[in-house]
Amino acid sequence: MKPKRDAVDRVAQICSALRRAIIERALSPGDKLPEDQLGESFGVSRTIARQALGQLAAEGLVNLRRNRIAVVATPTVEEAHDTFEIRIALEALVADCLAAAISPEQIAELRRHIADQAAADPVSPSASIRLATDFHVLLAGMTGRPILERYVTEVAYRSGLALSAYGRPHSNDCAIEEHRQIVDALEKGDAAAAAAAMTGHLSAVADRAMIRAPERPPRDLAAILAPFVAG
Amino acid sequence: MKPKRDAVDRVAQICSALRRAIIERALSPGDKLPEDQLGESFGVSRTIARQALGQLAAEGLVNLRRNRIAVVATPTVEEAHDTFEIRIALEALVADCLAAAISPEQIAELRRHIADQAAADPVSPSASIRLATDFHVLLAGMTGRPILERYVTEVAYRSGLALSAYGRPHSNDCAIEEHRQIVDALEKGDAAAAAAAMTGHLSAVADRAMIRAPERPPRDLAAILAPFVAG
DNA sequence: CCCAAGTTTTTTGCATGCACTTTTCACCAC
DNA sequence: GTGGTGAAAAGTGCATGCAAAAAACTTGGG
Repeated sequence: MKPKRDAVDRVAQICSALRRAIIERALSPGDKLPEDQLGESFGVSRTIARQALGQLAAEGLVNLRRNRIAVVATPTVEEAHDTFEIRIALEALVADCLAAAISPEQIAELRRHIADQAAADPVSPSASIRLATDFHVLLAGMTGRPILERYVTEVAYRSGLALSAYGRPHSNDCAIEEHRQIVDALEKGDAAAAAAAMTGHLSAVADRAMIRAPERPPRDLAAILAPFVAG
Repeated sequence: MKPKRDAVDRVAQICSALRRAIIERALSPGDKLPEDQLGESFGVSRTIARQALGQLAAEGLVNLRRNRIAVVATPTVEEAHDTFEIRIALEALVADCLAAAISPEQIAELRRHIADQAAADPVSPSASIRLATDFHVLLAGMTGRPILERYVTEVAYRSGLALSAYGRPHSNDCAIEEHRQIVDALEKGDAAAAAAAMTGHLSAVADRAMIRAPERPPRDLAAILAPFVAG
């Protein structure tokens, strides 16, 4: 049985893996991403790795400079604030859209997701960070509006990177309670309350985070990427 | 002096050229974009053309299917509406941001741009379409917020493609008057009026365009061909 | 020990070649 | 003519090779 190699586009696979690695903070801003190491990790040639880097650069997750090794992007503080403001505008749209049309099944799915998040191991925060981001992506997907979902997803990953650069270690429980409030408002069909809960939540995340400056120990790229290759 | 060969990334150059061609309607939804023809046109290899197509696909301007020739994207009606709603939210942000901080020089630049647009040849609409889009990009750039500028630009090009798919031939003069109103409100520093003018303008553009049914009415081949038979 | 200049190694930028898939077309039976 | 079939053409998917730039390392002088 072939490992259905090219079932999905390999470039897209590498992009997803790297995005996950970035928001889970396995990769930090400034980490180098040499094309051949990337290719080796994922079992592809540099050509493919290079295309993936190009996509991620367009999404703002990677910095490319001519003849230089690609690095995980280091957003400026201004960019971080900008990202959050755009994110608030877009996710307010999501909340507004969903309050009118969300189904009980979707509410149940959201609550299940929040339960998963609450059950995540608080010691190794990577899972809970990912789940927190996925909650927003899940909401965006429920709108059934693919473009909106796309932009919300992109800006959510960008936010994750900004938090990785400027945030404190990630505090989970408060976010969970705020997620619950959003779902509650959606369940009542109260668009204004849902949008308010959403903007309040995102503002709080931004405020809680944007304080500290980071430090970085050196690390081994192949070892970092190993868990993500399978995806 | 060399024609500054690799001054800017060649992939980015090809992307810009194709984006312009698309919003100027030199390329229409469904038009084929074979890699080697593209490469020949721009004097690069397929490798580079391919990367450019990947970028444009990520921006929603091109459709890529495995082993198939790339084509200019054909947005669905839902996508078109979605695009405009997102655009309205983002450009309202722009208006709000600029009303507080715009300089007299910037106002002058905007008025100059509107004058250029008014002077554009109404017979060949490509220039006026491009200038109308550029007005919004120019506004976004004046915020000094690169991420916001990036998303507004992207969504503006997407809108252009949607209009190319569903819009009527492009009516210019009304847009110019609406652009003037936006600048007037910005000059007064009236954020609410500016945002209202902007959302009104974009809604009007969408409404003016999206009236026509996306599906083509069934046509009588003989009737269509009749004028050509005599030839 | 520290630093500068030269040299080797690493890494990117890009074109090209080969395998494979899709499309087109010629051909033939009906 | 019509429809089907197999070969040729066109096109994509991807790895690889080579040139050039950047980074790392060596060496010699102070």
